[in-house]
Amino acid sequence: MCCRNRHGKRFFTGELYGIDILQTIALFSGLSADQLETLSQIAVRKTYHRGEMIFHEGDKGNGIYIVETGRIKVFKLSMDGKEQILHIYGPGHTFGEVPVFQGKNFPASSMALEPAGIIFLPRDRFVKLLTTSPALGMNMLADLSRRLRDFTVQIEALSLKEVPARLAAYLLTLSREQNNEARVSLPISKAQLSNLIGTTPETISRMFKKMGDAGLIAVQTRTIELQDKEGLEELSESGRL
Amino acid sequence: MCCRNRHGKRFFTGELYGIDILQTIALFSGLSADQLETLSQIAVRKTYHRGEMIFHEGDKGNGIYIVETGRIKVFKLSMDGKEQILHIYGPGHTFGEVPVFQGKNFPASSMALEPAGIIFLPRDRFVKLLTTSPALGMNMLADLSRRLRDFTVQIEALSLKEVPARLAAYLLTLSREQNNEARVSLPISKAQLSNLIGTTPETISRMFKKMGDAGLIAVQTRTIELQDKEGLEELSESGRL
DNA sequence: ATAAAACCTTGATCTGAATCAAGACACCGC
DNA sequence: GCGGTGTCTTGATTCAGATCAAGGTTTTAT
Repeated sequence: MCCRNRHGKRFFTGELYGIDILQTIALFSGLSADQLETLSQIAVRKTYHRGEMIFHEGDKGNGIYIVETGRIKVFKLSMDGKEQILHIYGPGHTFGEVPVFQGKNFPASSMALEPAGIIFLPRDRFVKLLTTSPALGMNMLADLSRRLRDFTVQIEALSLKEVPARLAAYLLTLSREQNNEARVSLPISKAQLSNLIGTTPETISRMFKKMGDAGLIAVQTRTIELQDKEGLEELSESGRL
Repeated sequence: MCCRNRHGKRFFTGELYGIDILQTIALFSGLSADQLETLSQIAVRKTYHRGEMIFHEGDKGNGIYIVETGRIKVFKLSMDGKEQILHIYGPGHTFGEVPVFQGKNFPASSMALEPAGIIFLPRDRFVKLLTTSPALGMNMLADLSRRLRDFTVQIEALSLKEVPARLAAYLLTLSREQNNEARVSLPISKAQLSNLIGTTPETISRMFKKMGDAGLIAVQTRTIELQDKEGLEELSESGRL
């Protein structure tokens, strides 16, 4: 299968991949040209269509994944089919490292939320490079630490905050990610959003309505106007709606 | 302040610390005698009494902490004083690394649950050692990865399982930690336990009763006999009580 | 462009667990 | 042993949010 990526460069699905993308990724900042070259030689590209599984909880993990295009989710499923999303990642983010460093298998599953291009770095050769590059090691430690921090926030939200507070916090985070615009566009469906903040689509719908009635936001399908950031801030700090 | 530790060696609170303890810690396995010596030169010991804070959420983190004796909890508090415990650590465990690798400050607070001896490794010198020792780096990555895994389990429990399932899972984990004995002793109070699994003391009390009535366990104050591990296993997999 | 599939809203009802309020128990120093 | 302090239990009540059900809207793939 032969195609061209958005830079017009030719590539082959599942084959070697150029360094032009790799050097834009935070994890690889500070690496020498040599090291980037080495990485490019071990990188493999894969494409996924919307809804396709990237890996399953319990699978053996054989390398790290990097999102080049599209969005993916990392999630857990309960016995009875309920889903909790742990992360949603877009271009430049890495995922799937836990089994690389800890052995064992994936603690969660991963699926493409839209057509996605993923770069894969096989474990053994990545680890070898890691042991020869303190900068890469420190970047990796920083990356895992950021995720630990994110998880503490998520646990706090699930355990100590109510749904309106979690939703308000999510909207404010979105705004921060989108240049602090008062108008934000939801990057995921409301159904996915409900799985991310640990509730149901019905509840999300009702809360949006209530927040609209309270003058905090105005919802237009997938675009939400944050009319009262102050109020949202207060609500996110465990206020009541 | 001068005293003797349990090995009879003399030490000074807040001063240099011997390598005999350090080499028993998983994080430092595979290190050379030289490197252990370096570590011992930067290690500082501190003692805490029951209930004393080790650090507060939002504080600047300037190094990593290792439990030598006693137990500590890492936790978050909500606006209205409710607590969610993120980890409980005992001898040999490390904590407080997130700010070391990510900059910024502690995402959670830490308190001694009993009189505790803690070894502290200041950030700058620890990081310097890290960049010269691939083994230490890999150990650290493995450690953070294990914690990411633990967090995925905790999030799954909070979001996807009900209180009886979480409690059953906790009891089975305890049993595994205590040689798979059918009789386990609670290492923490029931009030702390309720904060760990994300509920209240009242609910814990009721669930213990229900599980007793169902013939799954028998509770004697702080000792619990797991009478039906099969049944507990099933209950922990999201069964209903 | 169109049909099918996913997604979203709204209302009615149900339920697990929190909260509030007292007592009972257990462990501590004296 | 004894009183006191902190921890645990038990019951009554309340509530946030899940679930069930059904109709309407948007998105996606072809």
